[in-house]
Amino acid sequence: MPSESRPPLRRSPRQARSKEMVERIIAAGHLVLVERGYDATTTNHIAEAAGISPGSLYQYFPNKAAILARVIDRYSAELAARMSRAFLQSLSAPTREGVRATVTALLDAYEEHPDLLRVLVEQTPRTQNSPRAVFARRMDDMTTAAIMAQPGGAERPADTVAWIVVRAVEHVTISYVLERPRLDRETVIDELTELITGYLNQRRRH
Amino acid sequence: MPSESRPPLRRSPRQARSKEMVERIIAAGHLVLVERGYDATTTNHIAEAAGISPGSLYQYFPNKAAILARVIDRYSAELAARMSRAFLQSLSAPTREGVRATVTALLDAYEEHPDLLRVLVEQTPRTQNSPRAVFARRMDDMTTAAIMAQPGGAERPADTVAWIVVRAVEHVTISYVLERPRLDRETVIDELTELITGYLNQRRRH
Amino acid sequence: MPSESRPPLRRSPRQARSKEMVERIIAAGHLVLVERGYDATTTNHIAEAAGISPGSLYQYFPNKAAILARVIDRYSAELAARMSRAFLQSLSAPTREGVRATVTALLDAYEEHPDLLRVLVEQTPRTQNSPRAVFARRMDDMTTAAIMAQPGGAERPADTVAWIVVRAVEHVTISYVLERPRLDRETVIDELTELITGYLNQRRRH
Amino acid sequence: MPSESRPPLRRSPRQARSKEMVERIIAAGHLVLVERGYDATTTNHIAEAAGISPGSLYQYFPNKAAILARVIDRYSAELAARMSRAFLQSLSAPTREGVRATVTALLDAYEEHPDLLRVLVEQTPRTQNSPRAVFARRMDDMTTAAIMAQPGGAERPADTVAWIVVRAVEHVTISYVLERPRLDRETVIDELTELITGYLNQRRRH
DNA sequence: AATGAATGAGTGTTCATTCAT
DNA sequence: AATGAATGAACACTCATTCAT
Repeated sequence: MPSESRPPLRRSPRQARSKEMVERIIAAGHLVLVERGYDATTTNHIAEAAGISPGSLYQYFPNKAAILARVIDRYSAELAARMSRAFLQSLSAPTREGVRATVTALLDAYEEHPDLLRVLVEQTPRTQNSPRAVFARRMDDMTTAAIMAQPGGAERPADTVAWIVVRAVEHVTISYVLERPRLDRETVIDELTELITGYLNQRRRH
Repeated sequence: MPSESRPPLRRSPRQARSKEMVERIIAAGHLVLVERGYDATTTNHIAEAAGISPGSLYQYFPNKAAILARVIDRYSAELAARMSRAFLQSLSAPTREGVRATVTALLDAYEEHPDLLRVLVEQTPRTQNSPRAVFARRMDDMTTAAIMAQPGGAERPADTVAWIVVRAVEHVTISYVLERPRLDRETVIDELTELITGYLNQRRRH
Repeated sequence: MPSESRPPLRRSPRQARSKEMVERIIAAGHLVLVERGYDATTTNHIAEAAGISPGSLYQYFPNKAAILARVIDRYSAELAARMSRAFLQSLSAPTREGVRATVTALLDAYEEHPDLLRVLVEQTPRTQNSPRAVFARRMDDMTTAAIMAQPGGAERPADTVAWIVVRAVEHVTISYVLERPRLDRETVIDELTELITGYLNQRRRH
Repeated sequence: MPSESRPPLRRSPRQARSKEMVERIIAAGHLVLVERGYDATTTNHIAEAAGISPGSLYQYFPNKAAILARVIDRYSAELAARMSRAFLQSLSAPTREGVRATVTALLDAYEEHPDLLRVLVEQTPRTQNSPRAVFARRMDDMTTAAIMAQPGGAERPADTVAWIVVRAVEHVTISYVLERPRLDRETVIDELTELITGYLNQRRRH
């Protein structure tokens, strides 16, 4: 411990410390959440995993739900960021390749943290503004944009088509990651690509 | 039913009473589950909703989990039965009409109890033998059979195709019921029919 | 079932039936008490073991404690009766042989139902009028009489001597039955006989 | 004690507080145990008697049984310590005086907490390693040693003699404390001394 | 007399949250 | 800011007893 107490140099270090603490708590929450599940996760467990006292938790979060919400939110945000990049990259590719790339990106993203995905899918209520709903809506938007960017994409109500496509792909990929069926990863990607392109082409033919 | 021994005669009303009681508890469990969610549901709440004492619950069920499991199981069983009938009826129709009828049946089934569907989807862990997983597997089987019954259906690995189709349709319909998007019911059915038939036809073309 | 309902011939059969029921309940109580211990014994267990309904228990006993009290009482009474006979028989014998015979009789009596003895000793409060205290007092009386019947027995306060002797012998024999130490039965009897006769003789010498 | 590190300094008061709390809970447990008996003692009663909340109990003890076990264990340990000292002191005295001193010490010890003694004797099962059985075995050992220390003490199997003596004296003294018979304390001590010395002398004469 | 379903107060225990230090 | 002991309402579940049948 150097010179005793340097008077308020700037708030920066304090804020940095605070941010660091929040990070630590979220990381601990992630850990415990994944190991014990939503309900079995207690604030004491989180505090212990974070190496702080239960009381300190409440300096940074108003209650237990807020901690776990942040864990989930952060995960959702990461998923969204990844998918945002993926869409951007695939936008220039022809339909089939673009679809394939996007589906692959989603599968990759989900496979990063299957355990958190499970908690997100199975143990968090999906209200209007739940992270999962928000993520889905962002996917809707990006998919709508991608459809409209394709030649002939605007013929049909792109938002409806996107809504269908997003939910179909979301659940097939999630099921693949969580159910671990006896299917090749490649096969799943192939089939999903078929499913989507078949749908999009057929629509265009109408 | 012969008349020989009184015990059966005696037990009959008793069994009826008992069955009635079990029904009442399941109904109360359903009610509370839907109103408060899985974790906030307490045995005392269920007892109160059933108009009985907490102790009586334990005459019919070994513990809280068993009560809620019965509520969920019964709901899943009903869904499965409905879908079983729907598949049977649509088997004779041409592909597009069959798909449409089945999708409609699934939507109908889900719309019967959206609140229970929400609990089932959002609050029950989806393990290997969870009701939801079991239901999905039954859908897989029925869909596989339906695909193979179509002319040219056996060309491709029907179980893989079925696995994809079931999860895609399952989630789109569930999302429609739970998210209540601004979409016509008819539109959703139309689009889903397109999605599936497009997929099936494209596959056959390969 | 013969002639329908013979009007009150006499109360005898009814009383006999009632007594039989009481017996059955006591026997069931004994069984359960010994198998599960005092606290783990429930009225439902007793009723089941007796082959009757829990409600019927209350036709014959006011509450659970009364049932178990009767089980214990009956056992104590049996012990007392055995010891009464033993004392009578040994009264004519010379001191050493009389003591030995009585000690042996007590050991025999305790070894008849070691499980009930354990419950009696370890799980029933020993109040002023508990069966165990009552039994001890009867033993006091019989021992006092035996001492006074011996030549020179009246020299000392026989009741005090009896009080000491009874408690010493009671506990050594009970400990032998319940603790099962690595000691010959014969050795225990020999030593107890020594203990008592040594005491009685020494007293007389004073 | 140097000043180098604060943790020990800090922890000291914490540990003291914790120890104090444990003491308070044990004291409360003692109180309630003695007033209500083992089974009627509830954790809530103990908490109330200790002036703390039920939850706090579990910061210091894993469950109810552990609390009461500590009450009993502590009492047994105290008894054992007292008797250990008594034996040591009486070892040098001639037999009669030694016996008398030891018997007196035991009576003193039991009379310190007659109410706890009652619970220990009447409401705790006496299994192989119950506090009471452990105490008895320690008394066996000390008595065996005392016998062998006397001239001519090794002539007979000292452990058998000790086993008999310990149980005889244990129960006579306990009965005196719990039954409160109309006997002088001095008389009981005199008679017990007679009983034991008579036995020991007679043995030696064989 | 007999039943056994129903009762409900009471149990041991947990854990999100608070607050004196 | 940080602590962690303390809180206490709430939980799932039990069982001696009652009473409508």
